[in-house]
Amino acid sequence: MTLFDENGYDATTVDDIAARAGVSRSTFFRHYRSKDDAIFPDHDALLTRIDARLRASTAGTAIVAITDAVRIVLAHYVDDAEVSLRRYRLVREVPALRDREIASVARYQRLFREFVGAWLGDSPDAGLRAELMAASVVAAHNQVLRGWLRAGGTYDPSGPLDHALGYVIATFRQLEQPRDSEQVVVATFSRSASPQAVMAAIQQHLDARPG
Amino acid sequence: MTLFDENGYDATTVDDIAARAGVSRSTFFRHYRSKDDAIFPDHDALLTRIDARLRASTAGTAIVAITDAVRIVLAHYVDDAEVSLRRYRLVREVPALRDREIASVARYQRLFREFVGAWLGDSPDAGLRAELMAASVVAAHNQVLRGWLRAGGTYDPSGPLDHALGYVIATFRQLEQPRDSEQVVVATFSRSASPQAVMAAIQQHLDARPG
DNA sequence: CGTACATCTGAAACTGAGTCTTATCGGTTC
DNA sequence: GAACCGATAAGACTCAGTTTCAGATGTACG
Repeated sequence: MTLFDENGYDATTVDDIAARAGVSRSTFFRHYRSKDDAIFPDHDALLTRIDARLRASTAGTAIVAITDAVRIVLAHYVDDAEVSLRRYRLVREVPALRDREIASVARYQRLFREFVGAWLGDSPDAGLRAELMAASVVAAHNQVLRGWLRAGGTYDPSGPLDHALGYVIATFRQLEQPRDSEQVVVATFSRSASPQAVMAAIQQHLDARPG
Repeated sequence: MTLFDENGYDATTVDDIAARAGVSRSTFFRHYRSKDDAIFPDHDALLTRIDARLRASTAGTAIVAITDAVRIVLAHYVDDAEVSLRRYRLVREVPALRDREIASVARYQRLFREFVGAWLGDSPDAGLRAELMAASVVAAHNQVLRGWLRAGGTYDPSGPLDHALGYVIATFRQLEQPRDSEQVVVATFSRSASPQAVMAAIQQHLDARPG
């Protein structure tokens, strides 16, 4: 990282890195698959954790699992704020790294898509909905993460994340359920009923609605 | 493409390609920025077209612009079905190309995000909503395109695309408007009013709602 | 017709990432 | 002490991508 900051990413060779680390080039490549891999060393492990978290859930707890999984990813960045910020500044500058990061994000999205797809089963449009939900969940995470990184990691992004995820979940939940406008409620009351009694009756009816 | 099919992507060197094309290595690199670029030669041009289409729109016609733009992209694949299918089979096999494609898609998503962001202005959650809409639009396109490619390009994907985009638009439109349950309509009628008159009055009220 | 200029092309050297092969060192087991 | 195993090192090798120089082709102008 220090070398990259000093000389730029492209101008820093693997030999330079190895020399600074006091090891040989061979050893560098035994530890990291590639030059970029040294910058994103733990994506694989995190991906495995996310996969495990999702697999540990059943259809009934799908939303909790998704929320949890996204929280895990964000926490992973926040827990290492210093590294995350440094990497963010670097990735923003170097197109090759940006592409690499995007490819990583796509792998998370794929996990979510497969999970949601299995969750939705063979309901109509399941494929489309799985794709959309996965994309939305990942996009929500990225939006919150980017905001936090741009601000220099100066606040706790848990609130914004929950807000964003709530937004996503509301979006899809809403779509799954018929709009209230498609329901018709007809109520009749005695003319002599008190306003309180009318309100109580209406409230009771609303509370009894499914969903 | 033929060489890639015969020997695999990695095993085919740029020298091989140049030799087969009857040009020198230099000439190859003058035409294509890189080896992958020979497989995705017109992404840049398409990206420019999409950008132009979006810029040509105003806030009032944003949804039409987005729909149009996505249709342009899909049409670009469908018009060259043979090439698209061949490339699809190749990209599916070679991780490096998959990553490259994902990075390209991210560029479209970025265009949409900026456009939607400008469209939404500084309304609350504009950043989040722009991110989500862009991700959803791109995801919808990809889902339709992948289905078409997997089926060997044997049908016209316009219908599925419109369906998917309709789903996306409905999702967000719904979210933009307050749910009917949050509106309270209190109506009083003369006891002597006919059912028809009551219905007409209600209908008139519903029609007058904003949105 | 000849000259100046721009564009396209080719040849070849060069850098650097990533692979692979071989050798050495340190520690462990029997 | 011998056999073995993991980590490291050294160095050759392939190939993508860059750069530099040189030749070829076409074009405008005097």
